[in-house]
Amino acid sequence: MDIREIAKRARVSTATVSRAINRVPTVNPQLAKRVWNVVEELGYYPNTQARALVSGRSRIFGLIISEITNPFFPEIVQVFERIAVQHHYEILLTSTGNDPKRMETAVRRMIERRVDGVAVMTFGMEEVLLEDLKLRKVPLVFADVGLAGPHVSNIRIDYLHGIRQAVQHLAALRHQKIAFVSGPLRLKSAEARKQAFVRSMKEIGLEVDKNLIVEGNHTIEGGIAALGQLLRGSVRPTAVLCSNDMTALGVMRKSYEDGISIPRDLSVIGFDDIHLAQFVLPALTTVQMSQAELARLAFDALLAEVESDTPSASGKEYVLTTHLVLRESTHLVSGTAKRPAGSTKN
Amino acid sequence: MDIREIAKRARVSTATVSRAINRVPTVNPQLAKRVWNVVEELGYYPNTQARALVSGRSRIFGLIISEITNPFFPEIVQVFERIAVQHHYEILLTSTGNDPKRMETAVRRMIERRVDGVAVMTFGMEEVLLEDLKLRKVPLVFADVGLAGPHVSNIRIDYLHGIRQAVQHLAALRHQKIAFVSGPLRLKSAEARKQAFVRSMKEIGLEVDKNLIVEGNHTIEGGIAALGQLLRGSVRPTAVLCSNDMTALGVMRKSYEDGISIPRDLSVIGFDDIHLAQFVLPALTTVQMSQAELARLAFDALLAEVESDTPSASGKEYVLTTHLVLRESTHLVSGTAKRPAGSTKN
DNA sequence: ATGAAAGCGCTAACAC
DNA sequence: GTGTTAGCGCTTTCAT
Repeated sequence: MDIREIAKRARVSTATVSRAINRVPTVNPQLAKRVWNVVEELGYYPNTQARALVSGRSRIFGLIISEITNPFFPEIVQVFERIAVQHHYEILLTSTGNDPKRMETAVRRMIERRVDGVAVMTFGMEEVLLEDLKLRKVPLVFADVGLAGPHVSNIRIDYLHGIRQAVQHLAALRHQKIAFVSGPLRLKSAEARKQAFVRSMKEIGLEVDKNLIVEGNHTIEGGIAALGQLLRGSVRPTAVLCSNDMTALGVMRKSYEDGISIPRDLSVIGFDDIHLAQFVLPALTTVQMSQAELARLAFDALLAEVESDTPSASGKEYVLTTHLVLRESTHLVSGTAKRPAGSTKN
Repeated sequence: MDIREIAKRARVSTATVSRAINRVPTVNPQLAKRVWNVVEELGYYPNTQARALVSGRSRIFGLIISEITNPFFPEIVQVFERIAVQHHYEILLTSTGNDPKRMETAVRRMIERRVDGVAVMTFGMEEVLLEDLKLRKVPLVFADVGLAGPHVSNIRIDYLHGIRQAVQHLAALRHQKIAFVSGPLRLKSAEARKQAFVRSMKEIGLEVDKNLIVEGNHTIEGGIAALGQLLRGSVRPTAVLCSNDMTALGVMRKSYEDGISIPRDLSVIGFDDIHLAQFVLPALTTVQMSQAELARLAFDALLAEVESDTPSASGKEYVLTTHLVLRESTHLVSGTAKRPAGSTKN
């Protein structure tokens, strides 16, 4: 069943069918009606591939994320998809696991399917691999990486704002031995969060102890390992700030295993504010970076670029800010004084 | 840059380019080499839409899931995607939130994009809405719903096996007041899990108290509400079996808020075994339903259907079994005896 | 083994 | 306002 079939049955030309379906205003309402009747009756749906072929627009946006099993990302995917569908776009999703190989594959897939734009939500992974896309002038939007340029927009994330709030919150609770568990430092975003931490500490005259900064990998397992490392160190932190919520969950888990009570013995702050954060035990105090807003900004940036007439419009720069949300996982450091000596395993 | 461009530069016809690219064995290696050189040099990627148009195959599989923000599903998506890419397929993902409206939209999108098959991982939601797909003879694979038929395969899930293990485990721990928090009962799978619970209880002569069966909605919030309802009831359960892990997390959260200690005061068992389950506090004992295996079965079923030559092959029936994995969230019921009266808020 | 050409389903000139 | 037709980029007969 194709457009010719519809044309025949509605006793009009294929051009008229096309116009009717695309709601071209000049078409006679009578005919349009006739066309739509046949369309409904036969359950006809235009072939998107044919449309794409002739129009040169696939109405597909690529969405590259780090890791779909990190709950931060599904929330992005969800709102990105919702908005995309509203605009009659589909999304080509790919989760790279921060693996350059898979990133390359992803780029190839995007090009083969002729996506109209790509949102790169990997927070700083190997933009070099995206050269191919740039070459083909595919509109791009990055979270948190590099500058905007021709066809490429950038969502700058204000890490400092939220992280400064977190550090000051901890300081207000009289913490001084504050540890930081970073993400994989080859990610620009992980490095940026760490810098924001260091700066926030120095601003208020708190010592930044190198031994209290350890590298995680944005997974629960990484958080567990990181706290293990911290606990083996000579100086024992009273608070831990984490580069993302999954890391914080790992820290919480490891504390539990070692009989360290949160927040009494150790304050923990996460980063991202995944939905789950409010339900863990204790509820996680964390720095929010709105997934919904991020997704919306990314989609809007792409759409703006696609619909812009001025061909060489250089992409825009957007800003997403972060802020602390207080819950149950932090506590006055003096609380440790109440802990009977030897109540933990080390 | 298109196939003609390649043909010109390699001094062959477009047909030869097409053959070379598709590795048709009869083509002269010399020419093939020449073609590939040009292809590499120019970074040429065939246009998938054009291919799809002429071949009648889009190499896209639809994947319909309930809720991408439920961690159970990202794990399915991840392996489904991985396998799909290996087979040069893309995936059209849609998360319906169990909303019939969005299910309808999803079906329309799938048809418009001419997907080669659809995996329906919604566990029992409104198959009626998929009639349109069936009509068009699009291969379908369901988890846990209905029978296999022409072009439709089914992955039957053996809920009873795992749930029986869970109930017997609880019984062995001397629990008798065992509550069950179901999923939304309009989902066939939720109903099936509940039935498996009831049957498992009866099998071993345990009383099934209607007041101890409450309906949740497979979310954390639902779990919180469900335990609230249970706690308000006249008979107090010593163990709760949940229809999925998110519900169990809600039950754990609510227990925490009300000062009920898990597992000492209340044993909790989940269902699904999401990755997170092993890391929550305490680690969740749960019934595993392998996401990886489910995704693989679904993909294989679709692929088998697509590649089958016999046009009216009636789909196959697959089975996925479930089993209990023991962790930290259950305890001997006698533990409650040690709980000082009034140590909880009610 | 290779090439010429038809045609997949649709849109957009262009002609009327 | 509507119809005729070329052509989007590719695959695949059908000749040679």
